[in-house]
Amino acid sequence: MDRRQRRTRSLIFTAFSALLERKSYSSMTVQDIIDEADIGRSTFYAHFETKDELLKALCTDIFEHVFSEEIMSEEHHDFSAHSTFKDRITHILYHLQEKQQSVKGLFSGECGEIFLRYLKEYLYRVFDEHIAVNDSIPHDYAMDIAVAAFAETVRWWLKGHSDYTPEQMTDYLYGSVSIL
Amino acid sequence: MDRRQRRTRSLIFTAFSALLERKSYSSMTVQDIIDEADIGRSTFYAHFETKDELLKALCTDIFEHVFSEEIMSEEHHDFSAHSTFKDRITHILYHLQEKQQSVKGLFSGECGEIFLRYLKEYLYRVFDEHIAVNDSIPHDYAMDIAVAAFAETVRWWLKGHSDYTPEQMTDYLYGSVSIL
DNA sequence: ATAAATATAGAACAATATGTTCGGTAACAA
DNA sequence: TTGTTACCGAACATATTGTTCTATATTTAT
Repeated sequence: MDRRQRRTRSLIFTAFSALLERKSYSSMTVQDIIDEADIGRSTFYAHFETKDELLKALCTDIFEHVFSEEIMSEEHHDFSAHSTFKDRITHILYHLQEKQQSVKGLFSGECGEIFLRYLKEYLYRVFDEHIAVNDSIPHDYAMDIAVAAFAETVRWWLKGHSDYTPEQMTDYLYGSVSIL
Repeated sequence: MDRRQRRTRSLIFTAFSALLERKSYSSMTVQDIIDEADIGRSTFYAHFETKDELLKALCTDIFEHVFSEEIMSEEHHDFSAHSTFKDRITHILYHLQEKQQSVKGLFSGECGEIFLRYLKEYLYRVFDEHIAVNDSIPHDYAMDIAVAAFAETVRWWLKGHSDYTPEQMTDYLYGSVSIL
C-alpha cells in the first residue's frame, strides 16, 4: 500500500473519530469529514464509497486486531490450547481494553448500535463451537443471547465502568448468563 | 385530534411501514414517504420534523399499546396482583404478538437497532423494581443484561420463529439468563 | 346552518449534500 | 530518471431538505 494512501486513510479515520465526539453519526456529513481531515473531496471518494463504508472499515480494523488468533496466542495471559472458553472471553476483553480509546467514540447513538452489530458478527464465529446447551433451548437462540450478553457487557464496561478488570467482567457475565 | 390529522398520520405510518419492506431505513428519504403516502410536502413536515421523529412516533404508538397497564390487567391470562414477574413478561410477549404485523418491518437493518433501543427504554421501567440480584453483580449491569436478553428474545422470536408461544419464549429466557 | 378555525395541497424557494469528472501537481517506486 | 499513482481543487448536475406562501377543503363550535 502506497505511503500516501496509508496517510490519507489514517487522516480520515482520525477525523472521523474526532468528529464522533462532537456530533452524532447521522448528522455527520461526508463534507464534515473532508473538512476535518483537510483532504480533497475526490480523495475521500477514492477511499470510501459512503460514510457507512468508512464506519465499517474502521470497525473491521479494530476487530481484526481484537480477534486475531496470533495476538490471542501470545502476550499477556498465557493462552494455551488448554485454556477454557472463559479464559478466551477474558482475553478478548483484554484486547478490547487496548483499543479502548479508538472504541470509545464509536459508542455514541446510532453509531454504537452499528458498532455492536459488527462486534456480534465476530462473536458469532468465536462462540459457535462453544455454545452447547441441553436440547431444551434452541441452539441459535442460545447463540443470540450469549452474543448479545457479551456485547452488552462490553458496552457497559467501556461506557463508564472501565476501571473493572477483564476478569471481573467475565465473572459478571458468567454470573448473569447461565448458558455460558 | 382532528379527523384529518388522524387520517394523515395514519397515511404516513402506513406508507412508512410499507416502504420499510421494500428499502432500508437509511436509504429512505422523506420524499419517498411523501410519494408513497400521496400527501403534500408541507403536510408531512406539519406532522413530523424529521424521519427519525416519525420512526420514534411509530415505536411509541406500538409500545404504548404493549406496555399500557390497563391492557395488561384485563383480557387473556388473568393478570392479578399476585401474578409473578415471569407472568408479566409472558404478558408483554402476548401484546407484542398482537402487534406483530406492525413490528415486523421495523426489524430491518439500522431501523431494527433503533426499534430495539426504544423497546429497551420501556423495558428498563418494567424491570427496574424487579431485578434484585446479590451484591456480587452491580445492579445497573444486571439491568442491562436482563433488558438486552429480553430484547434479543423478542428479535429472535418475531424474526422467523413466531410459531413458538409466549410461554415457551419466557421459559427459554429464564433458562438462559440466571438473574431473572 | 353559518362562521371561524384549522388541515391540506401544491408550488416555489434557498441552502446544502451528493457523487462524478477532469486537468494539474506532487510524491512514489523501479 | 522515468513511468506510475495519489492527491488537489474546482466545477458540475442532481437530489434532498426544510421553509414559506396562497388557495381550497374540511372540521368544529356556536
